Amino acid sequence: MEARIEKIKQQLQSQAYKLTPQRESTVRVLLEHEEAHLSAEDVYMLVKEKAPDIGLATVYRTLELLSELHVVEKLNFGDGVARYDLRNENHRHHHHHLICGKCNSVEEIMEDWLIELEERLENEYKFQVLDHRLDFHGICRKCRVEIQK
Amino acid sequence: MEARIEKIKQQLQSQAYKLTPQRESTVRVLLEHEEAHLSAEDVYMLVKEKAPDIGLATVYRTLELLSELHVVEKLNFGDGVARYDLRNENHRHHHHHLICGKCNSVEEIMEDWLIELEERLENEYKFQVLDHRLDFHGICRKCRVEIQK
DNA sequence: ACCTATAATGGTAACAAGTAACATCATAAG
DNA sequence: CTTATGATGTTACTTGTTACCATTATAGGT
Repeated sequence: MEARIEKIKQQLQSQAYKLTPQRESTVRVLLEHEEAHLSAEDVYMLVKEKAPDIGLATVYRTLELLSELHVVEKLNFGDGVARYDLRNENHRHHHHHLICGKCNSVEEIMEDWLIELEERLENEYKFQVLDHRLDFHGICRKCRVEIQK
Repeated sequence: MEARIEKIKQQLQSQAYKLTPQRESTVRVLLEHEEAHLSAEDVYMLVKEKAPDIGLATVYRTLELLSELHVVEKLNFGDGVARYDLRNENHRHHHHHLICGKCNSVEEIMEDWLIELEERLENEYKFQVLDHRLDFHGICRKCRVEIQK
């Protein structure tokens, strides 16, 4: 935990940004809720518990900053709210989502299946891939079992 | 053109919806701007040219309706605006996007590269895929040439 | 230590996309 | 020709996010 905070601190400082108490509280919330796909509002509520004086705008600014530094990934599942995920080592930016239309759960697939495709894009389309996003919409295992009952 | 309108009319009627003049104008705009990834506001402006009396809410309602009937596909590129694409035969729902971070252009790739992956999801994860979404973010050929200058 | 420039913050107003409410108009069935 | 229902246009509203601005914290230079 502390090691990861330290690392993020260095990432910030390398771009001349400071790890202020507010930013640290925000990062801690993200660390404590990995894989949770928190919205900005969610993060705000959680940070408020520890640092009640923080302002909503600061949370938005921090998330935006961390997003630019690629510390978090800003996701959008089409429901009108941006969600923010920490990018750790195992779980870089290359993962995919299984979004269930019944229960709205989001499962993550950690493998990166698109390496070959990205090479093809470079060669055939001359498109330089910086990032990608792959979401599958459908029905998850649990809901399929439910339906069969 | 007229044939496609007729087909959409039947799709609507099969669910007891009518192809009102406003809906027809909206569909015509979509037909005339295929591949354009229009936002609701874009559609509204374009429909206004032909049918100045149409209301914004009607356009939203129509796009929503067409989306439910799978006549159009509602897309979200993460910029906070929903975009609407007609689904024609060639161009079902399986296509991918190359989104350029410099010029914000969106190119489409018509091939479906994910058939094998969807089979793996069915088998290994027991996830029933109904739809998917694959976007690549990066720098397009044109902008790469610009940068080299 | 003391200025001073700059960064960061909190509160709030503003914004924009989308939705809900509601009165009016159109239409199809009896 | 009436009546129930569908569809529309206007407008007010909601919600996520950003812009603004006065205040506070911080780091360097003297």
